[in-house]
Amino acid sequence: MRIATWNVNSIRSRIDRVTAFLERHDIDVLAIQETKCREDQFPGLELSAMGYEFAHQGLSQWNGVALISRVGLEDVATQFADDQPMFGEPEIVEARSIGATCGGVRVWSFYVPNGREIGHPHYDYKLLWLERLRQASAEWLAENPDAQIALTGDWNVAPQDDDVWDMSVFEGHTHVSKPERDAFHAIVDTGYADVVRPFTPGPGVYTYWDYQQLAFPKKRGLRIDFILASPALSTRVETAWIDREERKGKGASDHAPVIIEIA
DNA sequence: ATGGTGGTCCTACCA
Repeated sequence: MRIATWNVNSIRSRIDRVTAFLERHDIDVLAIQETKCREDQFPGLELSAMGYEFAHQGLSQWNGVALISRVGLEDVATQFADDQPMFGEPEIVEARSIGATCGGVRVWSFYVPNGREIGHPHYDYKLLWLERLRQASAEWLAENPDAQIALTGDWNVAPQDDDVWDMSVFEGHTHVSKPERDAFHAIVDTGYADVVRPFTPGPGVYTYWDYQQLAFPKKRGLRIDFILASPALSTRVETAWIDREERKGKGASDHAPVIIEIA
């Protein structure tokens, strides 16, 4: 079974690339982020025609997450916890998480808040969001240590210096600060392993390249998209890769898909 | 190649 995660940066402008990606890599479950549309705008017909079910959480033109599966899609949840942090005016639980059981694996699609600037309210929101996610994901494992769980998505954190094209450029910026990295590693320490990194060692291996300043051809990227797997799921991972080709050409998302193959 | 972002919606905001 193949599970992938991809920040598509608008599903409506990228639906043809999404369907081509599903075919090209023979994907069973795809978690997407930044759909940037409401429920009624989601282009589901193309997916249904290919034999995929989908569940989408989209409240406005911002954020938005979805799961696309051809191996079942059960027990859909649009929050990882009852006390999921809120943001905005008025405050709402934004469309940043959706989970479902697909082919026996509990798959989550997360779009972690960006943080904007260190000290910005959005930065505090980001840290709180990751801490709540750590609590929730720890509880899932406490309930069932053998649970098959995949925490996937755009984490908006580059956990290691190797995950950044030039650390000096990111001094004092979000994505690399110690509190953000600590929050990410706290989830790993709970028992969820980065199952992609062993198959895609750095340095110079990224999942995101800014649209500006020719970042992609200049190899100026970040590794911020991850698949974290529970212990029982980790042992099933046979290989993993980043589809860097998907970042090429006209009409690409600024993120590349990340894929795992499990036994 | 001597340039230089792209998505939302239409005016800034977000990344």
